[in-house]
Amino acid sequence: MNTNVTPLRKQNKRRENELLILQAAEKVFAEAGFGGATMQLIADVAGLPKANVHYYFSTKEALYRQVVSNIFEVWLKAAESFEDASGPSEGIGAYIDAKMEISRTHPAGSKVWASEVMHGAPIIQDYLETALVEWTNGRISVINQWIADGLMDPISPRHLLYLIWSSTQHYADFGHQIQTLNNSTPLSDDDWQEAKTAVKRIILKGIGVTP
Amino acid sequence: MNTNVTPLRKQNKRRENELLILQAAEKVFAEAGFGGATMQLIADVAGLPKANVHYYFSTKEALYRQVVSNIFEVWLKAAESFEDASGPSEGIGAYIDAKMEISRTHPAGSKVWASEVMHGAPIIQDYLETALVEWTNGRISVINQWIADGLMDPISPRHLLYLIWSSTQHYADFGHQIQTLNNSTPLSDDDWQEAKTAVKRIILKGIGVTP
DNA sequence: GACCTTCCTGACCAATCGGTCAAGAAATTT
DNA sequence: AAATTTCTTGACCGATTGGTCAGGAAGGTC
Repeated sequence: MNTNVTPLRKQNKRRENELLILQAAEKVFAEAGFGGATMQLIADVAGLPKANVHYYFSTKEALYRQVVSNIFEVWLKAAESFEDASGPSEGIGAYIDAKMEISRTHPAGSKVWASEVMHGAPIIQDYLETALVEWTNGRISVINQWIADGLMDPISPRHLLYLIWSSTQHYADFGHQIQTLNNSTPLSDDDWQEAKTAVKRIILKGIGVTP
Repeated sequence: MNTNVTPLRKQNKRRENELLILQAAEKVFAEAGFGGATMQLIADVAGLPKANVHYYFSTKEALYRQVVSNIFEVWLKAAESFEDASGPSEGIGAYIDAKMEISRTHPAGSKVWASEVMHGAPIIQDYLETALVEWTNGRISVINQWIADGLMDPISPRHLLYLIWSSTQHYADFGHQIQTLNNSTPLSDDDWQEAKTAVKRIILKGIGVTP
């Protein structure tokens, strides 16, 4: 279903179709996992013949890799809230907010990432070992400085990060379970607000930070 | 690899082989997901011909269902720590301990469960709607009573439970990522102790409970 | 030892998978 | 408008999949 409102011609055709396929692929990979996803289904969701998908992405793995790579970008960008913060209340609070927002607006991406890591990260192990390790160590330094400055309790920064990641991503990865426990109804705006507030309140108070 | 130390004959042969297959299946499903797992691989891991696996479990889905069902049992059993507690410090503390222990000793099961829920729980939706809803509502009542008794802060019990689930299961589901961030080394006993302590400390303090 | 039930397994099958390819349609360049 | 490049697609392929089945082995009962 291509919306030919502005038929950006020529060069942009490639980008247009690649985007179409990537969006379809993210959705299908999230719903079925790498093994369960089929190129045929991705093509159907994208509204293209399968052979056309293969024209843009030679293999299933190449397509998958691009999807995971894009997710990782979004993931890292959300972390910038951490950087410009004056202290843990602002920094960690904003980070939790940002990650909750991603879980709400980008649940498929979160699921693909979770699925990939859960299965041993066979495709993107290099991302983990380089970019993620680097980012994590940087954040640990910041938190340790906050602790040294007496701005928060002496919590293990590493496990604090895991707690933030897990609690926020849970609302995306286990969204189906949460919805089932919510009378099989999607979370409302108020529900999301309550979730955000609860997570932030518990974690911030839990590490000895007063807002 | 059948250890024929005590060749329990006849009737127990069925149980023996079913257990062998279920263990292999849990491992393979955890590593590859439902779609990625193959009956051939499960059979190989179990050390049996594929046709023999099909003798005990007629379809892949039936086998998978049994695996998830077993996990759910373990999962519910860990929750008994909640019941006999006198207050949130003991109850929630013990529950976190129990769930962390499961993440450590039963990571494959946790992954299968996570994978199933993440993909929309196509096989075990009925479990979610009945047993899980029931269990959750019961726990929410207990927590609300604790709040009414002034034993903890007025936190949304629902989101507190999600926080406990996510933070503890994270150590199983994202174990590979955690290991990569731990110099690609499995967590030591001390690491696990530190994780347990950190999670418990942050959550208990975060909800206004003093140990 | 004849009979019956349970268990075991190699060989096989239809369906589906990821991926290929040739032939042509569209779009750009010359 | 010819030539060239890029895009599109139905038909097809070998490999693998979940699942079947017939025929035999093993164990228990009478």
